[in-house]
Amino acid sequence: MLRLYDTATLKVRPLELRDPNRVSFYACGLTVYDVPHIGHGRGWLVFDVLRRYLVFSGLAVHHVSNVTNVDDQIIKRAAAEGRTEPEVAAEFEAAWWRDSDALGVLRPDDTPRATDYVDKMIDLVSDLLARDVAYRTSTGVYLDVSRVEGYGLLAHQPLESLLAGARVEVDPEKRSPLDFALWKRAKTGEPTWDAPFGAGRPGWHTECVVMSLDLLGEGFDLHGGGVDLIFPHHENERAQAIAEHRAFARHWIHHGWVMSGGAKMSKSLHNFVTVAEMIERSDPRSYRLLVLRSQYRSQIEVTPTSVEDAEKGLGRLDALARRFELREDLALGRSALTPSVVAGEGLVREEVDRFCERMDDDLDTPGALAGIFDAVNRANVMADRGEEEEAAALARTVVTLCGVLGLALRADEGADLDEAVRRLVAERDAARASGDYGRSDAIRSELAALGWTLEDTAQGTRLLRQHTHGSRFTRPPVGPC
RNA sequence: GGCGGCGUGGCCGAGUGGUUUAGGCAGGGGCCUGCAAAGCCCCGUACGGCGGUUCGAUUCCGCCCGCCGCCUCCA
Repeated sequence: MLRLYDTATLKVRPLELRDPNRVSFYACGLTVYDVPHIGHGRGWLVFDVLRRYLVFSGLAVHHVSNVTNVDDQIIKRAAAEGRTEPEVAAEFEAAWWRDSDALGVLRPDDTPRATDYVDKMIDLVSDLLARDVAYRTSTGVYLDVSRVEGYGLLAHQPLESLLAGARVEVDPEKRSPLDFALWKRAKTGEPTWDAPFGAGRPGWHTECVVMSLDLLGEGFDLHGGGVDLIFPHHENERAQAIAEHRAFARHWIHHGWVMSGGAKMSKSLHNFVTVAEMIERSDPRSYRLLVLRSQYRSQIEVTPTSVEDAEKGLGRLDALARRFELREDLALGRSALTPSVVAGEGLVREEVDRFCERMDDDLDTPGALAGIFDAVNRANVMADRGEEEEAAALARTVVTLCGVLGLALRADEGADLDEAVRRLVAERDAARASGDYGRSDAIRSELAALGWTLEDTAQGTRLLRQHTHGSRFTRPPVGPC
């Protein structure tokens, strides 16, 4: 059974499910006011792998991720560009799906938009007012955090020390600087909704409580996001649920930052690389491999070198698929993640067990990958020795386990071979057969210029598309642009 | 000020109280190959500093140094 670090207890503990066969998982999504950067990408990849692994373990997963499409930043951008808020939101929501698709991330089962839940949010705010845990001021409705049992659970700080460190600007109408807006009173020119407590728009922390409980129900299993969301966002979501006496997430998962030049990647520091830039410069699978080479809770530094490193590693995996010509297995590996392999015996069984053991330990993807690379080596050794069957079984296992990690290996590029390339290969084969190596090498250079690498093997000539252009990752992801 | 985390061989990155080791990349040597590519074999002997516990610590404890994050919108 999967054991995960739980932010609420600061310990790795078994993921105890509400329903033993089904995982309900809510991951905070994006505020759609700009294009996603590779920090967002890391979050998608981490949760994508979590999800694929749960499915591989035989569990059904209900994955929800929200779209925050009403927010200060969106309003600001729309105003600056003379567009409407829905236009801005739609543009960047589309960018989200485009980029996450390109990274091979499975889409969530539900992607609720905040604006579709305003009525339910109004109900919640009304109820919190009725319970007297919220109060009105001239600027909106606030939750009185002093009325919430155990506020500070996720921050791991008592109310007093949170107050001591608070850097929030002082609002004399608020009872405490920590009280947060459930509802922001309407300002001219901003999107507003009518409500019994005054026209306005919802505060950010309210949408996620409402949507998670609505779609996943009380006491859902797992709630996650980046570490920055622990406080105040998740703390405040939880506060509202507690104030309502409704059971909230059973387990909390948070992933670490992507760093750049030793600092957290962020819009304000201008040290970010967008997902689009990343996948334009290198095989999108490289970034996935790069991310998985570190444990999800640690900070990772992304540099041109680390990207190249990952590209090389990926090349090694693809080479295995090529050597064993596992095209059909590859196709299978993408869709059928469940345990046909698990039923295997001997070597295969050991390999899968080792993989699962590591993944069960708080998603130790670096360890799981070490096992995979080790299997790559052993498969090659066996094949060199002529133990074809065992070698192939192991290689297939590698392909399947990579599939669980969302890494679709490639045996070749047969599909995009055009006629000219085919002819050059045939011509070169003929030249080699007749011992005309000068001609043969000239053709190889020609193909290289077209982006193809050749492998002469006993089974014939293999072509390999060059995906490695880490060197083109030239803009240092450091410092102001 | 409070809280959380980190410091491992050229780089990235796991792990562990003591026999033999993560793994990847890079580098050197060799095998294979017409030459390559892919693959294989061999080579580095590392755990921030100072103390302590211990027969023995990189791994446990304390202190120190350095780094990062959160406490504000943020993945």
